[in-house]
Amino acid sequence: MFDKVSTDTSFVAGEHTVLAFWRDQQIFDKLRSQNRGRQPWSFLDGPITANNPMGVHHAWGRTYKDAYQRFWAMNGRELRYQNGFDCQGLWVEVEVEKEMNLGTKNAISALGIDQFVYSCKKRVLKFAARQTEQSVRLGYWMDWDDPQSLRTLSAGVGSDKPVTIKTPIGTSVTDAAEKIVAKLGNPEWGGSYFTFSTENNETIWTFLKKCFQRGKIYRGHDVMPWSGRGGSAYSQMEVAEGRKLTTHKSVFVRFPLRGRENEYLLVWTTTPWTLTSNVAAAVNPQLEYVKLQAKRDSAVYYFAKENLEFQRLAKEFKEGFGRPEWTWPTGVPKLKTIAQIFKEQGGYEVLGTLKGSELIGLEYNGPFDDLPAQHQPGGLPKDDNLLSATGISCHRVVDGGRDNEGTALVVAGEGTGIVHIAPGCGDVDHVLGKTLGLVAIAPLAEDSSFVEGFGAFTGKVATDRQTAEFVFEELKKKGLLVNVEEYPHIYPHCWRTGDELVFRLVDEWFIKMDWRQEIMDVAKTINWLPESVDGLARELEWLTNMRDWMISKKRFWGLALPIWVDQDPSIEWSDSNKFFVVGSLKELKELEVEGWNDFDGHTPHRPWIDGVKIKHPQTGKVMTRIPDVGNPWLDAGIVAFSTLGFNTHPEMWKKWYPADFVTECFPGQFRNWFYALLSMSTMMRYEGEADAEPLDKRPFKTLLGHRLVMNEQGQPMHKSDGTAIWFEEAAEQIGVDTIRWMYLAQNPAQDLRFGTRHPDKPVTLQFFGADKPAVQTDEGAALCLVTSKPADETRRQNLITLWNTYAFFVNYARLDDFNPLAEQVPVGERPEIDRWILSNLQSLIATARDEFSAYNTQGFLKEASRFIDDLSNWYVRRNRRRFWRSRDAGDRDKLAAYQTLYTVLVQLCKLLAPVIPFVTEQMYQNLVRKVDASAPESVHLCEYPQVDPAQLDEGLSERMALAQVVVKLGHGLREKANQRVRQPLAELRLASSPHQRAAIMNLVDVIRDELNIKQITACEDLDELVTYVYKPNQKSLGPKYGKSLGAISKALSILPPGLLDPLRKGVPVAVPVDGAEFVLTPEDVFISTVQAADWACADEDGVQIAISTKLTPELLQEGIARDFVRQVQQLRKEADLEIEQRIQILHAATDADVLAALKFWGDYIREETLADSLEAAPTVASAKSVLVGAVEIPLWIERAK
RNA sequence: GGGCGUAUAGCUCAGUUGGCUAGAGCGCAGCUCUGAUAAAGCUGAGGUCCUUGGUUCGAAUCCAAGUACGCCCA
Repeated sequence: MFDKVSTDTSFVAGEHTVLAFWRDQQIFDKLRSQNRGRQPWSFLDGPITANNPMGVHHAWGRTYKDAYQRFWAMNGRELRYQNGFDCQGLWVEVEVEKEMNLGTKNAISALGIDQFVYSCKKRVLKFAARQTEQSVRLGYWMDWDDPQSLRTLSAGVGSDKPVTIKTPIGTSVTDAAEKIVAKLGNPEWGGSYFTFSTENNETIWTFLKKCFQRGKIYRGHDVMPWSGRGGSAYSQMEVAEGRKLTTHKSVFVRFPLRGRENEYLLVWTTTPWTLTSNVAAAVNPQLEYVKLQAKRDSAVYYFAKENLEFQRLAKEFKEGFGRPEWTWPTGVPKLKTIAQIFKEQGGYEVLGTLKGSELIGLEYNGPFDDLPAQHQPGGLPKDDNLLSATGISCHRVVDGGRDNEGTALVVAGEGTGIVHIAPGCGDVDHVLGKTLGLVAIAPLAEDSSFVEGFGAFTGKVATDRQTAEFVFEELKKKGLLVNVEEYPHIYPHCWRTGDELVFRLVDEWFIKMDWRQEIMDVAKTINWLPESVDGLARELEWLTNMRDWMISKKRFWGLALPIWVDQDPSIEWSDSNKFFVVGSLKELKELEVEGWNDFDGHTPHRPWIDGVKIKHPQTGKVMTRIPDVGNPWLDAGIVAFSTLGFNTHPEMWKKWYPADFVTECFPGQFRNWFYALLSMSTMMRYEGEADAEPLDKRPFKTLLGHRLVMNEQGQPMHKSDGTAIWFEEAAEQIGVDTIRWMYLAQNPAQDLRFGTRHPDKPVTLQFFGADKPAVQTDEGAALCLVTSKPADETRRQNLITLWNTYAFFVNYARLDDFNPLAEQVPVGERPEIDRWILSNLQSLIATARDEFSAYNTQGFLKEASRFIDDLSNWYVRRNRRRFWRSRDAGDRDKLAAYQTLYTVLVQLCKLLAPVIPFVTEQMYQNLVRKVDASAPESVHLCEYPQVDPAQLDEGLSERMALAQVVVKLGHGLREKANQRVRQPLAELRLASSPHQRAAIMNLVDVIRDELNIKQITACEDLDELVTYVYKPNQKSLGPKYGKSLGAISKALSILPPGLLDPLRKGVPVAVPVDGAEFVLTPEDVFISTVQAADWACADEDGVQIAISTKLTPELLQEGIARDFVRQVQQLRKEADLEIEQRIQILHAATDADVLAALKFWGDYIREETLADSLEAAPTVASAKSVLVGAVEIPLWIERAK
């Protein structure tokens, strides 16, 4: 028999019980063996960065992953269940730097790259273990490594001492930790993949080799945002994170025009240090320029006319810089106009205007032409293609041109309309310089200091304030300084050190992306979800606009780029004969001439691989590996090959490629993971002339993106201000099932408002598997109160309602010894309401299957919520009496009710198992396993329900909906007539179409009961009780009569009564309007009732009802009896009696009407309240004064002996 | 600066190919119901469907311009 179910719903404790059950009974393993060898469903996991513990925001994507995997597993598919950890890259380096207190790149070199890399590996393994535990708590079923083994490995990295771990598949492995780590996630062991594995790195080599063979790898220069302290270039993403409002000294400077006495270009910049490397000056040919003479020294200046009086930063001065905290800095004066500057210097005179195009070609002298770097042929570093030019020889006015969207680069506004161009110091400058064949002069070393060739500047750091002052002094000496001012602006800073970034020319390695069309063709074969986001369009937009893929980074921890170069510095790196890409470790060993022995036994990482030298297979020259590491998106993008065994297990790869499904949080991923997957797959599958079809190159078939998790106010959650919610805090306070429901019901195209963390309210939590409650996370962060209205609502509306329905069923089934295995009452013989809920169940099953298959859990859960509500608040509510009836073995109606509710609950468990795996497991264990030992051991081992078409009856839903309309109208009428529901009323009359009438009369018991009305009468019409109003149906009349619609509407309201009555019988009526006649058919009008006489009436959906409001003495007496019963029940509830406990009722009523009612309805009262007696007695202290009818009486109960 | 998206009740959001008195949940007020419920039902208050113009018999919906916010790119 079922266990008793408490209605005290603490789901979190239940989740722990279920986790222990799954673990102890190895349910997940049983699921895997059950489906082994069946049709595969391939999921490819986007790796989570194993660098920190999971926050609550990570759980959204992981809930999708788990829910869809569980769904397909219940459909008998074989799955891989491989989680992925992203392990390499700057993210990890940054955390390790913090941990080890290493501020700069030099500090790392001093420590030793090997020690640093060990630390990175340790950290990754440590947090992989942590995230594994957190994921298990979420109910995320994956082929997890034992967290303890991962910790053992973490501790063992860096030592040769062998360690022993247990692999997920159950074998035991003993070796040096590093050697085990290198092989984690391989098919023989199982477990999560780690992007630092040798297999993953080597498969990227395979990819890069293919790129190399197609001539797509090159070494190039680019100007990148650079941090001097970090010694590294930053991506656009990283730059965006570090934008800050700051104040710089900006400068107006003049460039003397060659061959024009005392005439100058007026130039402005906020980065004075870049003037050292000026090469050209750009104008907009269409723009109008002014020729102006300063009175002080009669100098003539050229600059954009509009800028003369332009109020620079006027808007920012008033409104700030676009964020609340970015207000105009105090103490910084409002900026002057250029006119004002000249006025203050003695005044000016405008000599004339000219077009920018007239300036183009003019040559000038640069401000720092005395520096050796300006004289260097080919620029600095030397460009062998431009050896005939120097910085100085390039000094001329050029056309700034337009960007690829057609916007002019040089515009009037903040500056002077003449832009100083330093191709070695600016991104746009660099592109322009390339186009125009200008040399670049790159002044900065890795630490942002000036290199040799810059005279007194050499050694100075570009971002030092003194350097700017030095520039001003030098300019002043040369008579080129016009004005210096404080200039506030948003400037990129290093998000790690807070350093100001500079733009620095770096040499990096790139993949030429001129094969983007191939990738676009592949992107088009993919199903991008959710549709509303139009992921394909976003991806294509990126693919269209992206630049070549920069794959190198001058750091330590990451993919060792397999690029070997000749050591001869005279060699042009862009010549692909002069560098070589190695495609595998095997190839490396074959080409190796030096260093293999030191490398052997290590993973292909820095520093160990750095010493391996090779001989170029053609030239025979000795080559050294470049020290750069790879872009981490290579690591994540290769997983469709590396983790599926492309190089090692071809059969396995064929079985699982392409993945059926991937899902990831999408901001950013269109140019990160999605991009990397698509492009790498396109390259890997490239087959030359007879290239594969785009369809065969796709790495996955369907992609589901989702947005971000926000706090309750819709704002981002930050670790720094204590608003970011730790996973544990949410899991143990809100409950994982609730969280999962919330995530799966959310529209993935919209940010999810999760909840609020209260950093000032600490809590103590019991973690799963821990022996005692915790006050902080493993990392020592405080645990704080988390509240969430959306979660509370989700729990209340869905989980609690479901649970209480379940509790109701179980607790009555126990009293009645209901046996679910007994013979079933044929569904056809069950009452209409039973067939109704069973039919709705079939619809829900169909919806669940359709929506899960379409990767739209939101659509399923919307219907599931509605179903649970129908089940609880309509089916159970309307059928309670069938469960209460006293035991009678021959009561087939009662049996039908039990069987119906049982079926619904069990099926619902299975339907919802992928969504809320814990609650459904608890229910299933009690409902099914308790009574049927032969049933599958877990709800997750069951087959997903199939629709039984025989039970599907859509007509039933419509009929029930009609009954619900009648009930709703009835409740409304009672309210209007001021009659409480306990007061019985004599009659309800209803009129509607014969078809509807019949449907409603089928459910007459339900209606009578719910509305407490003695008699329900169906009538042809209610003409004697009401009058009718006719309103136009614009949707049907509009197309027919168009412009006359207004007149017809007006006419309808003033027609003589009765004229339109035939419409109610389905007969068309001709209506005269403005001399013309229009024929109206029944669907052209809406008919409603307005007036009632002695009855209350209402209508909706073509159903009219009227209820009699007249009360007879008999009805009043019955009302009193019902009140009395209700009050006794309330006392039972207050006394917390078991539902089967019998009682004695005592009262001290004196009112004659009450006494008469108690006498007449005595049997009924005792039966309803399980009372052995109903007696009058002198009142006692414990009696409660209750309202019965219109009078108060003292009432109390006692337990029956 | 360019591109994309969004704007509907106090809050969070639905609103199908343009058509009925613009809806739901939460919140608020009143009433009702309650031998599973932490529920539920009914009624009510609360709307410039961002603004302006256009197309149309008819616009929350389509078009144009503008405003605000968000994202992406520069």
